[in-house]
Parts: sequence; structure tokens; C-alpha cells
Amino acid sequence: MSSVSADDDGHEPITRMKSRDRRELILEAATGVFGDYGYVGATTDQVARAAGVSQPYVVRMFGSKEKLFLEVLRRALDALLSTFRTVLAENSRTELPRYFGRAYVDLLNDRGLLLSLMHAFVLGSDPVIGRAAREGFLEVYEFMRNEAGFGPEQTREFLAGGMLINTMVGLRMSDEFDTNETVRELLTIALPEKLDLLLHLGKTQRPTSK
Amino acid sequence: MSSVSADDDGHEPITRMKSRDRRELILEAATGVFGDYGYVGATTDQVARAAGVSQPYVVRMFGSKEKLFLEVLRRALDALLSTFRTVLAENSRTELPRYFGRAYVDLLNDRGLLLSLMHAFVLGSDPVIGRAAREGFLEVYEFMRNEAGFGPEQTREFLAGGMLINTMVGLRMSDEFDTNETVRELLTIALPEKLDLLLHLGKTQRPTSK
DNA sequence: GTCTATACCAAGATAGAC
DNA sequence: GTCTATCTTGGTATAGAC
Repeated sequence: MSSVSADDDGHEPITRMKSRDRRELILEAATGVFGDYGYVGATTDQVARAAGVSQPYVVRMFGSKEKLFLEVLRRALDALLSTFRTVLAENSRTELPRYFGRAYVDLLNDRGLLLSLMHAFVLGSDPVIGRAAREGFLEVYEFMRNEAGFGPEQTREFLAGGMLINTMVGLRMSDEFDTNETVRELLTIALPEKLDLLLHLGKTQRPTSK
Repeated sequence: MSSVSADDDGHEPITRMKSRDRRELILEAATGVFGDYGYVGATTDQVARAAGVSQPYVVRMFGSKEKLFLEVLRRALDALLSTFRTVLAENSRTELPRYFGRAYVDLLNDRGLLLSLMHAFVLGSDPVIGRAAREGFLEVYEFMRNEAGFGPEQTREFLAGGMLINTMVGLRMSDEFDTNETVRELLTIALPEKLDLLLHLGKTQRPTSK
């Protein structure tokens, strides 16, 4: 413990920072919070506390909760696509599906990233977020077809597998891995490999209160 | 038009009804609304207006928004499973996957049903809804494995395909079918057959205001 | 069985100080 | 660049009349 106040919940005077850095910090925190509670369910105050700043500051910096979410979505898509592009550049064409699968599951390390994506994918009826989400999904689709050179059926299988993984994660199915035989079976089937990774993410940590 | 008030937005004196029937009516309305806006995003007032009753009445009848959603979830799962059971009873074992696929897409007719399910599947971090959602998904999984006799890989493929369809629907991807070439391509790939069905659901009708 | 009125709280956003 | 204080809205739930 340092010599400052014992109240370390992030509300003691904070060091100033370049706004670029703070921005990154908040975006990371927001990715986690949106991943856990969804766009509507998450509050800007939760994001603020997770980032160690004040609630109004979050709104100030991004203009609105909606704009913040759009940035989180953008970042998540960029991370996804750039991961795939790296895989594409480093591996032989034939083994791609397997490598993509691994890379995808690896993205689970970035807490909330795939989860935030999934939350966006269910918000199609929202006029602004829905549009962004559709466009985002299409980017991924186009990457598969055009850059990675996947055929229609191969693309379908890959996307479907991804959505199944997302659903398992969204459901926090792994929370019951130890206590439920059927869950073990299901997860073993649903996750091609790297099951261990999903499990090591640990149980969902839910703050006692909102 | 009948002789009653011209204000027909559902707020004129309503005929009394057996509570069982009213209950069904509200559950149907709620399925649609939750499907469109998600559990958190939907309001009990939207549900009430869609059902033509007052907001407090909805809460009265179900105890809370949460309990209402749990009932919607339960009903959706029952509909899904009983549909599959019917298919199972009526068809030869060998062609099952195809028939299940069709039956699943047919469920899209029940506006909001699969959508509400999908919304539940992303709420794993909610202590009560998350638990119900996991259990629901497991019911479907067990049906496939035990009742329908699907093998692990067959089950995986089926569930994955289902989640991809759900995602397409959640994204309201079909709203852009006419205006976007890539969307047409994607939807043709993602929906094994019965694409027409998805399209005939029509554009998402979003009430001007909440 | 169903409504109207309303209490109450949570959350996003704004103003303005430092 | 960042905070505290606060306005405002909207949404769940309760009370009680008809």
C-alpha cells in the first residue's frame, strides 16, 4: 500500500493524463462492462468506475453512451479483423480454418471483446447501433470471402461456429463447467479446441451492486 | 368502426376477460417487444401498449418485469421443443437435420420468439435470467443428443447453424436485402432454405417513439 | 379484473469550478 | 483534463378506486 488515502476505489485525486491515453483506458473498461451487461444494461457510471474516472467525464469524452458503444464496437471489429489478417499472412492457405478458429478463441482473452460484439449483433432494431452492427458483420463476412478466400459453405461453417462460441460465452456456460456433466459435454463439443482458455477466464465476476 | 370512442389506441374501456386469456395476450405481446428491444431495453409500458392494457396491470399480473421475461423465455423454449418433437414424431430418422432446419426457420413466423431466446442467451451474467437461459439452452442440447439421437458433431453443426440464423435475425440483416448485394449473398448462405420466409417477415416495424 | 395516479429511484447529460 | 453537484427524464412498482 502506498501512502495515499485508504479509500482506493479510484476516487482519490487522479493524476492527469494525456487524453489519448485516458481514452484508451476508458475504452478498455467500457468493452468489459458492455460485454457483461450489454449496451442498454451497462451504465456509464459502471464504465467510469471500472476506468477509475468520474461518470460525467466518460460522457464528456465520448459525447454520449451511444457514441461510446459505437467506438467499442469499432475497436472490437478492428481487433478481430487485424487478428485474422495476421493469421492470414503467417500461415498456409490450406490450414486456415483451423488457425482462424484458434485465433478466434484466443480473442476471448480480451475480456468483453467478443461479448460486446455479440451484444451489438442482437441490437439490429436500433436505428444507429443496428446499422453499425450490420456493417460490422458484413466486414467480417467480406474478409472471409474476399481476403481469406473462403468459399460460401466454408464461410457459413466458420461464421456459424463463431456464433455458437459467442453464445456459449454470452451464456457464461463455463461457469457451470465443474458442477454439471452436460455442460462439460456441450462445451467440449462447441469449442473445437482451446477449451482450457475459456475456462481459465474464471467465473464471471459480478460486482455486488450496480 | 364501432360506436365507441374514436381513440382506438387501446385505452378506451376494455372488456373484461378471463385472466388466463389476458395473460396469453400479454405474453404474446411481450415476446414481440422483448424480441425487438431485449430484456433491459424493453419497457413494461411498451408491452402494455402492445397488449392494449395498462402498464401497472402488466406488472401486477406477472409480479415484475423479470418474471414476465422468464415466462416469455419459458414459452419460447416450449414452443421450440414441441415443434422439434412434432418433427421427430413425423419423420424418418435419416432426414431429420433437414427437417429440423426447416422447422426452426418456420419458428421465425412467431414474431419475437427466436429473438427473445437470443436476447436471453446473451444475458448469462444476470444471476437469475442467466441461470434460466443456460438451463434452457441445455434442454435443447439434451433434446438433440438424447431424444433426436444426434451425435456430437451433428449436434454442434445444428446448434451452430441455429445461432447463425439467430444472429442474422437479431441483426435484422434482411432489412437490407434489397439494397445490398453482399447482404443477399450472406443471407443466401446463412439460411439453408426458406430464405423467402425471413424476407416476408417484412422490415422491422419500429414504433416512432418508445 | 383493470384502471388512474403517483412514489421512487436510477441513469444520462449539463454546468461550472478547479 | 477532470471533478462535484445537479437537472431531467423515464421507467418499475405500489396504492387504491371502480
